[in-house]
Amino acid sequence: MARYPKDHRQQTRERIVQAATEAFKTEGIDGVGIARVMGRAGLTHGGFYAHFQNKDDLVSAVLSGTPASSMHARVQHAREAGDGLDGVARGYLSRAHRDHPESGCVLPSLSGELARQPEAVRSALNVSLEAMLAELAGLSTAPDDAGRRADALSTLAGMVGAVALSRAVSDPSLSDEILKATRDTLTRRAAPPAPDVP
Amino acid sequence: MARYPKDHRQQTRERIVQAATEAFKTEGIDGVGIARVMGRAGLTHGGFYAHFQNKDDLVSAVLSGTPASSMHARVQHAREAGDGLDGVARGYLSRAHRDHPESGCVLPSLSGELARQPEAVRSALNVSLEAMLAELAGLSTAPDDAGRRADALSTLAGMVGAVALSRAVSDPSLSDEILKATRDTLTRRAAPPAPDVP
DNA sequence: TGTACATCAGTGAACGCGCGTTCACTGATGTAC
DNA sequence: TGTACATCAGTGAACGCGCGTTCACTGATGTAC
Repeated sequence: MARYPKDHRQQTRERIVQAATEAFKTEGIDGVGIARVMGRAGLTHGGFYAHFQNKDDLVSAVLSGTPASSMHARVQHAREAGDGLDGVARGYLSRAHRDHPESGCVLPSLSGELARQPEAVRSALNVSLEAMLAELAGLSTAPDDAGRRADALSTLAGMVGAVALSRAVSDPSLSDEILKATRDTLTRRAAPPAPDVP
Repeated sequence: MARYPKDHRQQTRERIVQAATEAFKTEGIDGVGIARVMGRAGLTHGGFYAHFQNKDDLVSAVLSGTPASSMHARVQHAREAGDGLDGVARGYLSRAHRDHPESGCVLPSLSGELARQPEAVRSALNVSLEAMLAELAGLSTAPDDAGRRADALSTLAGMVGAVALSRAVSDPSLSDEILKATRDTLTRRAAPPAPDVP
């Protein structure tokens, strides 16, 4: 019965999800058709419905997969450098991230569009977002759980807004300025006990 | 030659821009066709090209118009209440704003999509964004121009990210939490000289 | 070993639809003489 | 005053296109006997 290796089907599915994730982040969900996604995965459009119920189902799969793991990578990286939330903010608010949405976080690219998705899609986002927040909260130096969570929430909001705006604007110096101002604010906020001289 | 009052044409144009602004904010630029916009303005689709070169031209007009004036209204309101940037943040990060994108700021709804627009559209955004930043910087209590501008930039980033995320998520309590945590952080940051006891 | 059949991932033609855009037109209002 | 014509905002049929989705199919690989 196994004319293909038994994980072949799942590997194909993952290839499609991966292709969709990159395409959606660069061109938007509405901006990429099933045929384009399948083409990027080395297939033709007809086979899509053997793997997913419909396009919404694919979007849910995209949201369940990468967002949390991409944040995990950033957090890992900051931890290894001995940094806290400020380290994540520096990486997230970099030109490299701004200029490469295809390998970056889904949120700056898609949050606008996600607000208009059906409930099934948005609830996949809830779960991923909670995972991302847990990652970030683990790096916060706030004294209690509530403080760490609030720290994670407001840091994420600042990062997402800054990258989204820095990509929307066409003036490169304004774009850089948005990243820098937010980076400075977030790293000052999260940095080791501020050497404030009163 | 003036079968219509001489500002008739411009009034119609403004009616179209207004209809498009509301529709784009709720359903996205890709999500609303010319026919729908014209329908909301009480016209049929064919007349569109008497007012605009193409859809991009309409998007530019939308960006040139409302964004700055909507921020102006918030700033005005905060000023009247004797508030600073924290007052703007409270209004911007409210449930009312989250739940009514059609009458709110363009940025949380559209920044993702704007990043994929042609240069002509995005440069209209540059101008509007600078106007919004000037409004916000005027409320900052930072000691110098650079500080006020950085304040405006990072405050705007936090507000835009938080509203975008709060709309994307489907869990209402998570959504509220995002707004609250960002509101607390931004109002603490912008509040009168922090009563820090070293 | 050889033949008939089952499985199933992937193919590609076809569907109905809404999109952005074009264009010949309508019809109300003005001007020319 | 009356008729012919110009103006022009708005109409609606038509275009080619890409979309999401369906479905009869192909063809490679396995099993049954």
